Amino acid sequence: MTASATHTASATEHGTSQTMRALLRLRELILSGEFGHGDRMSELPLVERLGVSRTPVRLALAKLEHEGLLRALPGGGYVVREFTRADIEDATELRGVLEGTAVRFAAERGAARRDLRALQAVSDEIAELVHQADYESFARYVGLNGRFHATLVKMAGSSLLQRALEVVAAVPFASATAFVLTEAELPDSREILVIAHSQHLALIEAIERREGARAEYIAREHARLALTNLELVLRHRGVLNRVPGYSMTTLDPGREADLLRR
Amino acid sequence: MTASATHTASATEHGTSQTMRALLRLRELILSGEFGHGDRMSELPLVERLGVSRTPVRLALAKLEHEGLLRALPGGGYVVREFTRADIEDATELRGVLEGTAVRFAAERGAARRDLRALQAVSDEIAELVHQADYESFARYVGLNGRFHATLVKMAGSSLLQRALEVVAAVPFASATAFVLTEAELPDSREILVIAHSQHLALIEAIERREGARAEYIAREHARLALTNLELVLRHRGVLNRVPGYSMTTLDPGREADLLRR
DNA sequence: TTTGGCGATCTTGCATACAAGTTCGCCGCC
DNA sequence: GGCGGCGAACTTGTATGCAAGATCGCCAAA
Repeated sequence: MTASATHTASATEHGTSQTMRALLRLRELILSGEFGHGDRMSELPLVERLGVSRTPVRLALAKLEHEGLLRALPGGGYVVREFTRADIEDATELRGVLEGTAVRFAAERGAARRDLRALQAVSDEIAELVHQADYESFARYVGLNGRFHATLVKMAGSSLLQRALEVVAAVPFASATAFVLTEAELPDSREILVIAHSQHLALIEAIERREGARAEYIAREHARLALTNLELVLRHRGVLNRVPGYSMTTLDPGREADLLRR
Repeated sequence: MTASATHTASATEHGTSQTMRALLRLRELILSGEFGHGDRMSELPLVERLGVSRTPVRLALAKLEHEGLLRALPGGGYVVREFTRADIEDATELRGVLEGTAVRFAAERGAARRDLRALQAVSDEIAELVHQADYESFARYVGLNGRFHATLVKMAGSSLLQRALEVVAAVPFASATAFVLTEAELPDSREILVIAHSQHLALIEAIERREGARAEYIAREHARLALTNLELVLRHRGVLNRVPGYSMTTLDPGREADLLRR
């Protein structure tokens, strides 16, 4: 394999480009905890590991820096970024602000009947789940919740807003469904789903009635639910390290100080 | 120059990397109107034009796509992005939302005395300018206004918020000082500066008193001033095409419809 | 023992050769 | 005359060679 063989010799041709493969694999490696924050991402070891040449590796690294998972060193090269608890809290608050703007736009500009029906349909499905507490239900909830939020952003009709939200969502633990699957094993977790669902219902109503300000502030509060989740998970050590991206954070369940900080 | 000479032969070594030079030059070319929206940015012609090889050109193009000035084609390659009036209005509104969040953070979390003094100092300098209407004053205003806003964002203390604002500010005509220099030649332009200055003063006061909500909404309204500017400039054709990034927009002063749209 | 300088090695930046995919135009056929 | 297919030119994706720069450790001198 060390010969000048072109990429036609690659084993499991996945259909995508080398750069895309490198990007997906690298993101997976980073989020799975294969690298810790501060670790240098040297190109040659990655070439060996990923089985592609330096060019796509370099392009993938550059993209991951844009995404915010890597940080560029002054003298060249990249390291895995570190996320403090303050970063996560800021990102969550910011997500609330942006999602709030999305639903305000949707309310002020008027929602398409079709979109509202889609929201209602997802919401109805969620309604049946929140009264169950098995793992399967939590897993389904993650998917439905994702669809709900994606629909909301789409309804805002602003590609720039969507981009801004993607920037914010890159922060580990700041996404809307970051903890849901982890919570499945914790007590009181079902109640959070009940609250979230009630906020979803209120959001739909506010958008229907074109109550922009109300929609905006419900969405903000809705995002803050993730902070409650964070605290809940932090109180029950042992589950935290299974959340993707944990290795990039400085959240240390061993240090009580972390719970009191800020 | 066609020989295998390395980049040591480059004429005016500017101290920066080839990639950085390509990035700066490309952004300048795009914003100056050298390329129109939809124009394909092929690598080889750019190699010729910029005097660097494909590798830094490619990296610069990727960065410009991330910035939002270019759009990636499905089959590879990039084209200059198009910005509609709706894009500009959304970006401006979004800038208001994000700057509003910045000043809310600054107010809620408490501002450092030093930062408040800096704001006051810049504000005092601006106060003297707004009563003059010469070009020199407008030019100085642009710099001072930039410092004022940069300080506000810094005071929020969130690097993610800063990143999100950079994404939004990449949209041509959406930045805080996009039109100021152009306005200098227009009537009524001085009044806008007076209004902007009064909003600056109110912002400082709100942050000092830790009135987060008030600060947030002043900042939103402050951003909307740019929309007034946009309409003012659109009403006076002939100055519009001197604003950087004009060629990327579909703002056509010839079509009255543009003034009435949305 | 500590510190400063020097050298080797590792790492990235850049250029370029080559290959694959895409697009466009032309020619032949219907 | 129109349409379809084929081929050539162009464009991007990928790999790799080379050189400059950074980093780190080691050795010598104070």
